[in-house]
Amino acid sequence: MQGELYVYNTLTKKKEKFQALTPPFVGMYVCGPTVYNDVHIGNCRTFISFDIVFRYLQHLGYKVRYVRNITDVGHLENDADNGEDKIAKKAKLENLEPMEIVQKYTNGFHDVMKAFNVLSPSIEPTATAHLVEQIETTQQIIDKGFAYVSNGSVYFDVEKFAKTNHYGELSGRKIDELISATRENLDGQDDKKSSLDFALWKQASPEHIMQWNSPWGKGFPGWHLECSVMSTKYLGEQFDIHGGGMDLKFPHHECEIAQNKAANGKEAVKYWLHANMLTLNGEKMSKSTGKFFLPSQLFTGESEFVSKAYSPMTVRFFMMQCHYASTLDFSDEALQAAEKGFKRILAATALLPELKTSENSQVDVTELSKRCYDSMNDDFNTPMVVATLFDAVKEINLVKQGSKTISVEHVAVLQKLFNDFLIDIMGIIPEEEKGNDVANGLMEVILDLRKDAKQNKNYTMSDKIRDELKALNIVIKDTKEGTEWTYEK
RNA sequence: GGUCCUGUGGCCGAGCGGCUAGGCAGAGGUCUGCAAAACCUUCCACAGCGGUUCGAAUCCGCUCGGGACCUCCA
Repeated sequence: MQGELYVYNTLTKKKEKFQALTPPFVGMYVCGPTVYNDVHIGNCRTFISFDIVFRYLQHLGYKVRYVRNITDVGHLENDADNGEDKIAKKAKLENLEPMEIVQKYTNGFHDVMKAFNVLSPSIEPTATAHLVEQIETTQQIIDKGFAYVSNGSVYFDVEKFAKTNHYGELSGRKIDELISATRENLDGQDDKKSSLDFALWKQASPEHIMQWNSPWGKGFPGWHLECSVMSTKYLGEQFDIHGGGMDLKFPHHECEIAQNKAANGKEAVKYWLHANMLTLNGEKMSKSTGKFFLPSQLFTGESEFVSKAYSPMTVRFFMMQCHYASTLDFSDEALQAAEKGFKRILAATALLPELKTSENSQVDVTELSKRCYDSMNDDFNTPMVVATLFDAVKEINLVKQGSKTISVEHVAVLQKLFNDFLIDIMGIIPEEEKGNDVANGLMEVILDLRKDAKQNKNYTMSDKIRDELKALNIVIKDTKEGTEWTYEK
């Protein structure tokens, strides 16, 4: 039933059959956030995408060690020698200790992840907790001859590395073109032999507040290094999956590949997976351009981009309707459409336990299950899973209105289908919006009064009750079985 | 400028050689006191021009849009 999983490997640009290096174990590393300010919805998309990968691999029975780092040092504003560390800069700005910044935004990140029902990774290492390892790896790369010390900093020698290795393989870049393209702008990079070179270790100026001792003097690690070091430490020199946002392909992931290869001579990663960008009016959401918005703005509806509040699960469902490797455009209209569809799915699943069953079943539940697995196996194609779930919704409704029959066994299969794919794999928890006991009791009284009014053909009264409840966001539906009510925000 | 991705109906978004994607919106209908919901039916597509093929949204070429990366970004 489950079939074979195929994943699109951005290194080979092909869909490949997924074969774990050492089954049933899978090692997966995903580049986490730099915690110098709030994560935006675009950031969230990447982590939700890899949450699906994590969940599905586990569903298939793999024992996954999922490492997702927190970058808390070394991420510079730009590549120049005087480039400021993002966290140090923010610390100055907010007048806080750098580690306070780190803590503050790490907490915020975790809160958002929790709201989106993103599972915690197995290990969430930070760069500052792995300085010793980063210094060791830097030394290792120097010893292998692929890095050089210059004025208290250590740089990776890209051109030398490229003579014996394929630098640019992941991002499709050619070393000669890179050299000629960047030769002109060498401003402020005097310590480097080539502008292509990147820092493994950076000398800290005296006023720099984040600095540590090293064999090369006081400094701090380069951004790319932490991922190489921590993935190696927790997943070994070779592991199965490395993920991250598309925008990290170059230079970050390219540098990671080079570092790993230089340090231990091995290709570390078997499958590279890249999640695509979330766009806003067709353009990439980005912290640096200010074109983004925050999850909290979405949940409260306080943004010029949205007309109302959307729940975290609605947003997650919205993202499931698009493949992770395609860009997804964010708009109020699209969110509204997703919200309506999502409610329809929830309404149908709620009907499931109370469906009238028969001996014969006219619902092809095997086909529905198969389609869900086939879709997930085809590079985690959640939009196709969602489409299949909507087909299941249609079947449920047909049974409900008596146009089709279903057996007890098949109801159980459908129940499992929604549990597996909607809840476990896509991570969407049905949001119960049931009132408390008092509210339920009150509603019972009110609906009873309305029922009396209707029986007496006092429609003025029954409509008044309905209209006034509507004004309180309570929606009433008269069905054959009686009157239902829901509270809608 | 270089490298790469992309252009699907009113909107979002799958499909990637032949078979209805799906959701939302629109129209008609069934049901209903009326609504709502649900279901049924229906409308609206593959940027343009060539080529390959028995057959192309799907492959190839060109043209025209849009975007990403080449500085920091998930």
